[in-house]
Amino acid sequence: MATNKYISMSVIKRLPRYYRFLSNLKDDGISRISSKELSNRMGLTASQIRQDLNCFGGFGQQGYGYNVETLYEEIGKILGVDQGFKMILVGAGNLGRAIATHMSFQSRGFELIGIFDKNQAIAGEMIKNIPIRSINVLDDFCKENLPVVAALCIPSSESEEIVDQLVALGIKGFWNFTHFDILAKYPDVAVENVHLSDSIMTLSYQVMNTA
Amino acid sequence: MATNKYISMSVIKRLPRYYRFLSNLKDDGISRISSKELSNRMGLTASQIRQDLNCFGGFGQQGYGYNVETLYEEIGKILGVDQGFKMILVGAGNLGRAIATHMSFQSRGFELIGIFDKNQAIAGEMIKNIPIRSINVLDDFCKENLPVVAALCIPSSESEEIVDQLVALGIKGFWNFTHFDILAKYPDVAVENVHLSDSIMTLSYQVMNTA
DNA sequence: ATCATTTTGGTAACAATAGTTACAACAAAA
DNA sequence: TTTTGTTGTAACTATTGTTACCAAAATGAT
Repeated sequence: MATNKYISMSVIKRLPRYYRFLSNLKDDGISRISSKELSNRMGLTASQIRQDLNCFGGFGQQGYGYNVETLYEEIGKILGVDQGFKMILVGAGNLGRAIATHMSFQSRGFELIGIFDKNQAIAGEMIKNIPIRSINVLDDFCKENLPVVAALCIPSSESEEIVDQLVALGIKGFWNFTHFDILAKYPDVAVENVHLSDSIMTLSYQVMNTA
Repeated sequence: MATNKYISMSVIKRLPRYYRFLSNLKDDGISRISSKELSNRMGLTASQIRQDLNCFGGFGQQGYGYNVETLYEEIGKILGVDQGFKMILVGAGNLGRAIATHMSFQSRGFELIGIFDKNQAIAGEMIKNIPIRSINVLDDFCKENLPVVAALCIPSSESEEIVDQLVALGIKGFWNFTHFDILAKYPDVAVENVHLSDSIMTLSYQVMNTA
């Protein structure tokens, strides 16, 4: 049990994948699994799995392996799927709407409580039982409802201003779909980037350079 | 000039970001930049920039720096933004539609030539001047038009079957938005994963554990 | 023009991080 | 018991990133 030490981002990034595989194992009615068997299924080394899990405590048992249900729940706790962080979404264009409707926020630790767009014409439209609000009421809404996290699906040009505004309103994390890089300007704000354009360009490189 | 040596994925993943910053510099009318100045703007070390760029050749000049326009074009070539790889999109739900309408495929090295969905009811609908086709005609379409890359926006449960089918049809790369992990089953097929659920869970962890 | 000075990229040596191999300790099964 | 299976962890290796330095080019003074 070594909960206080620093955990590298490499480890954190692997946790959701473990969580996913454990969920599948559960669905398949498998109640125990060894690091070796899991490593076969996931395509990585058994040792890495053991080392990753040991960052958070000894969840396994020698000669037995890991209890699927327990491990699933433990990783869920580590990732905070039970936190229900209040989230707002800014930008209700194609991508914003898709994110709002497509994602299962609740099972990932979030609760979507508001959607905002600068386009007055679409204000009032409902997405997943949440009305699109004008960006003009963002301030008031945040002061009243205290969201913790914001998903950004707006053009890059508007990003910096909105980020400043939201940080001032107490936002502690961004799910950033814009091209804008939220830099170390705000050291105690978490940022998770989803740069789709970067991703597709990486694919292009890979296609060119794969045997 | 060392073009033949292996380039690590860490370097490749940074290239689109360089490309983005260089594009901004160009727009701002800046024609030359030193690794030091660029490192300031990007929040990384000057040395890393020089080392990264040197993987592909000596684009800079001592005492001068890098020519923005030239470097932009060179990185573009490395990433293959001029390749125009034929791409199809499978799954025209919320996410698939958003990807199709939101992304600028052309400027990233791709050309979207077909959209497919298993739902017969939406067949014929147009997205970006491309008709949604039934998944039943996927085989014929691919044999005739020879797409190279496929974007997957379908449920995980259907992924494995579709992947097998597409690989058999000659697809060399996947832009994978599903939960399904395309494993090393096909070693000469490139895969770029966009696991949105994994991403949002990572954010949850970060929000909990950021000072 | 020329020469010293400053700037800067390229590269090698070094350091830090991440991942693998190896094994002792323990639990389960026979 | 003894044997087998499996974890947790230490030692080792590989990869990635940083520091340090040299040579080339630009700049500025004479």
